[in-house]
Amino acid sequence: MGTRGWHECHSSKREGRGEQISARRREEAAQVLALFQSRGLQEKKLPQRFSGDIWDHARCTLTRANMLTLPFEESRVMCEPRFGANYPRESLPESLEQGRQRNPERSNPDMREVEDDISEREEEDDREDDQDEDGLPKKRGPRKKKPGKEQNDRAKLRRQEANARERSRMHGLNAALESLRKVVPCYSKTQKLSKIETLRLAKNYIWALSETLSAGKRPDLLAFVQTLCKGLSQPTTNLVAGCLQLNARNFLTDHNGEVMFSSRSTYEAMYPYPGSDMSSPPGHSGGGLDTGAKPFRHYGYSGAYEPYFENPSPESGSPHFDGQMSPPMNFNGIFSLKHDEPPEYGKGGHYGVRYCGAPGRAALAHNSMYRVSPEARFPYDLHVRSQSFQAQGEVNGSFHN
DNA sequence: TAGGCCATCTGGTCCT
DNA sequence: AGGACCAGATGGCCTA
Repeated sequence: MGTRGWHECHSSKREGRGEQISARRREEAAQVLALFQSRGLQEKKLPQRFSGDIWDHARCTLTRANMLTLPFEESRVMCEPRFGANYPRESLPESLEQGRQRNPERSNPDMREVEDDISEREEEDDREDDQDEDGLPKKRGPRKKKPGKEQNDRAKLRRQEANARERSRMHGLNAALESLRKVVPCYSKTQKLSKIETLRLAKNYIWALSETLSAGKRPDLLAFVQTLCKGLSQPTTNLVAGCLQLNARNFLTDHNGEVMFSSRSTYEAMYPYPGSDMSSPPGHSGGGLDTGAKPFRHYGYSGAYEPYFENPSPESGSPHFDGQMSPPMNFNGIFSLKHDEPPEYGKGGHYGVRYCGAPGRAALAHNSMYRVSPEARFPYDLHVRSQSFQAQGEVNGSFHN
């Protein structure tokens, strides 16, 4: 780890010997501070790995001086982020020792040299600081014991446990992401969407479904897919288009990666948003996931039109829900996540764009109500259910399958 | 070979 | 004190 040596070198402990710093050393620290400032260098810009006598000298001296012994006002400059105050103030030899244990073959010879130098001076200071100006032994508080082998082993063990927990946590996160991959309209076991693309596509999907629900009309399929692909990378756009058996040439991608269509967005035409960009999912001004996205509109469930789609992925065949996760629903303008619905919830419901040639297409052909305009020449049908939902629960159900 | 993506390790911070 | 969460660093793998 690149910054480790730097961090370790700059972690010093307030307790123990650090309290007694000689005036000479404090003065030395002030000189180094001045040196930094005279060079117009800020601690933030200090190189993580540096060599050279100036830096080594400064670094060692600052460490030895223990910034906390300075009045706060003076030491503030050193206590900015990543430079002292926010770091655990372990004594230098301890941290160095731990660092060596973690990384026995530290490659940076400069750092090793400096550390050795520091150690030598540390010993020297121990001797020097044993006596005060009158040569009398100084009174000291209880000296912090160096960690023994047992403590080091314990620290190691705890670190390993923390690593295992972190691994497990990340695995859980990845599992959740995998679940998400399976419910967005493009799922392939062979060509997985990247994490970021999965999140983007999911966001677009939610947005598109919300728009469909709020509009209470049949969605324009092309615009629906366009919305899905907003902000996605070109490869992912191609992948989604491929999953939907679309020809990616139907899309024009501008230099920002935004998916454009050659004519006015029919989606926009269908769902005019007064004062807002209907065709853009929130957070696409910059082409990525943005945290400052405009909030979802409050939609009222119209009840007049309830499209429900079937999983479009040719590979998956049918929507793959693991029964734990559910797409967000929009009831009376409130988005909610339902996690505990039974797997058979909404049995028989379909959502998604039915892939032509996929099993079951013929079965649904009879109730195919929506066909893409010939100009799009999409080889699939978008199926909508003929009957209206009777209750919100039914709406929910259709999305849960 | 550069760049993207990912897993893992690690230390810091916050919370219980 | 310990766990969860987070972000930086690093190295491996893959692909254009």
